[in-house]
Formats: sequence, structure tokens, C-alpha cells
Amino acid sequence: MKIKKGNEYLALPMKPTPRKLEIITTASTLFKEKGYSAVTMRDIAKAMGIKAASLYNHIKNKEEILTFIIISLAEQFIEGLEDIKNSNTTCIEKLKKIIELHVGITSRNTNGMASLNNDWMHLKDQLNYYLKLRIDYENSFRKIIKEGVKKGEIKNINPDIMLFSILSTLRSLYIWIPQKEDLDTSVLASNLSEVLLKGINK
Amino acid sequence: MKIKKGNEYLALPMKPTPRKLEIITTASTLFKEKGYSAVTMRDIAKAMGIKAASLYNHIKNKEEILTFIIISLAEQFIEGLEDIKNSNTTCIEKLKKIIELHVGITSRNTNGMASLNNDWMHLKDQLNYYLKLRIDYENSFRKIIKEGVKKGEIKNINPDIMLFSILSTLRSLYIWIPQKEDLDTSVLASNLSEVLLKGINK
DNA sequence: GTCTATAACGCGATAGAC
DNA sequence: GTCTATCGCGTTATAGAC
Repeated sequence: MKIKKGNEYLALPMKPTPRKLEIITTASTLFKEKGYSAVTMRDIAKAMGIKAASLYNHIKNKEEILTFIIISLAEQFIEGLEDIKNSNTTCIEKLKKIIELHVGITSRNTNGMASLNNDWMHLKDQLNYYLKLRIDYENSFRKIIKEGVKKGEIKNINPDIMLFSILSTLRSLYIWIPQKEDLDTSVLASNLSEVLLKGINK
Repeated sequence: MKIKKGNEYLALPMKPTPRKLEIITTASTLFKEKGYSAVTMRDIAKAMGIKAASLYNHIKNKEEILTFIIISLAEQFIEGLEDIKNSNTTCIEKLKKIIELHVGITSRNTNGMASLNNDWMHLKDQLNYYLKLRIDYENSFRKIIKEGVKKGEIKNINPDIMLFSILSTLRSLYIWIPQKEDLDTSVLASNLSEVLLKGINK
């Protein structure tokens, strides 16, 4: 059962109940600390002050928790990039918008981003859908870089290396953002743009 | 039982037997695919064509495999950085050497680097030792950047953001290197230096 | 909606034969 | 050095009382 949004069929039709969302956010925290496979249903229940069996009144199984965390984030990235692709601006400006997109989504859900990065291989039903979203995202990102090279905005280096370098940094944001409590996300985004686009060498 | 090497006590005194090394490399491959917690002793044994019980003639337990993978890599980084710190050259040149260090170690053991990045929290005996090595490494790295800023070689941006950005890219190399079969590591290192130090913007 | 009890199974690790 | 057999425990998930 999927709903249509824009031109894409998305995988998460229902808004979860408050209690279900509580399970998902609790699980996210534990998944970030130890990884999906090392976290048990008893761990999640204990963190909520209930018994493991009670979780099953709200969720189908453990996999459903992981699926929700990962797919909802992946869809946010796809939708955000869609807007950027369609915006009428330079490629460098588009890259700045992508950096802002990552800082924004990550700062709102650092725990979930850990699962997106490290636990996607434990998806079952929605693994292929996730892989499709990820490939689509990287292809659109690479296309923007290549267009920037063509237009002379961006250096003529191997686009895959530039894509890899920027994306690696953006995907690691979930580790760094929570460490800096007093962080202004717009300052972070602009500093990151400076470093990623213009380098650190004076 | 630790041996002395240089001025540091290292945690891996014995060179493993060939059979033990075979277990470790087999396990590394599986750990990279699914993560440490999701890989069973039966999985490792099956991949080697033996039974799980037979593994225990060569290793003490599952944790010992992970410990060897992670600590031996962490010590390679510490030793490599020690040489770079002591070299008589500019800070920018030192950063280039660090990039070469990461490309070199990672290309020789992409599987192990996955565990170093993602499974260190499952260490027990050697967890504190690993954390000390990691903090030492990041501090030395940060010191080089700060010195570069002071000497006017490097831009006066938040050093933590520069450290984070470069290190995130270098730590993700294990994902990208195996995908590019025909990759020349020295070309990769020099392209990465260009992108990480001077940026992509023309 | 949470509980207790339990089913059904897989886990790491050991003992002892060969 | 590898095997079979097994122990003790932890795992996800379900059934049914309250």
C-alpha cells in the first residue's frame, strides 16, 4: 500500500500513532549506540519502562521499526533534492542547497541517520526500494556536479571523487552534530560550504 | 602482555598463525557485509568449509577476532601519523602525507576498515585502549591543522570543521575503493588532496 | 495496553572422540 | 585440527489473562 506524492510512489502511507513514534525514537537512540543487530526488543522495551511483548501491540516486528526509520529519511532526501534540481540557479548554489539539506535533515534526527548509514543492509521487504532511492539520489547529485564541470563552475577532476568526498562528509554529520551542543545549523552549513567547495588551503 | 615498540606499548604481541589469519580475513569480509553483531561463528566457519567448534582451536572467542582486526589497524594509523608529525615539512605537506596514509592502509584492508569504523563499540577488553588511540590520533591531526592556520598556510575557519570534513572522507574510503577495480592508489591520493585541500570550485 | 508465560529457534562456547 | 553432540542462555514473537 503506497501513496502517491508528486510523481513518486512512497512507501510509508500511514502516520504512526504517538505510541508507535515513541517506540521508533527510543529504538533509534539504541540503534545508534550499538547498531540494529545488537539491540534487542527487550532493550527497547526496558528503555520505555514496559515489557517486550507489549511492543507488539503497536508494531508488527523489529524490522518494521528499522524500515520506518530508514525509508522516511531516504524519502526526505529524495524530495529535498527534487526541489533543488528544479531550482533555477548555478550548480555551485545547488551544491550549497544540498549541504543545507543534509545539515537540516541530520540535525533534526541524528539517531535515525546512524541507521540510514549503517543498518540499511538489514532491511528485507524494502531493501530494493531503499537501494533504488540511494542510487537515484547519487545519480542526481553526480549530474549536478558534471553540469558544473561542463559550465566551467567546477574543476575538471574525476566527478566520482568529488561526489564521494562531499557525500562522505555529509553522511558523517550525524556523528558530529550531537557533540556540538551550541551549534547553529546555518553557521555549520555555511562553514561546510566554504570547506567543501573552496578547500582549506589559503 | 604487550610489547614495546618505539615509545608506545602496543596491544598485539603475537603474530597470528596462518590458520588464525585465515579466520580473521574471512570474518572481516562477513563483518563488512553485515556488521559484527549479525555475523555468527557458524557463518564464519561455513565460509571456511569447517564447523564452528573447530574455530576455537585457533581463537579464544568471537571478540578476539574483532579485537585483532581493529587494534592492528588503529596501531598502523598511530605509527604512520607519528612519522608524519616528526617530518620536517609544511603543514599542507603533512596533510597530504596523512591522505596517502589513509589511502594506503585502507586499500590494503578495506574489509577491516569497515569494522574499525562501525564495530569498535563491541570491543570489551581493549575498548578503552582503542578509544585512547583514536583520541590521540584526532588530537595530533587537529594540532597539525591549527599549526597550519597559525603559519598562514590554512584558512582561518573552525579547525574542528576542517578536521571533521577531511577525516569523514578518509574514513569512508573503505566503501569506495573496492568499487573501483582499476584504481591507482597514488592517483586517488593526489586527486583527493586536490579536492580536500583546494576544493572543487574553480 | 500491558502483563505473564511460553513456544520455537539460534547463539557462543565446551567436552570428548577420532 | 576437525568432528559430533550438547549445554545454557538469549532471541523474536505469540497466546491469553487482566
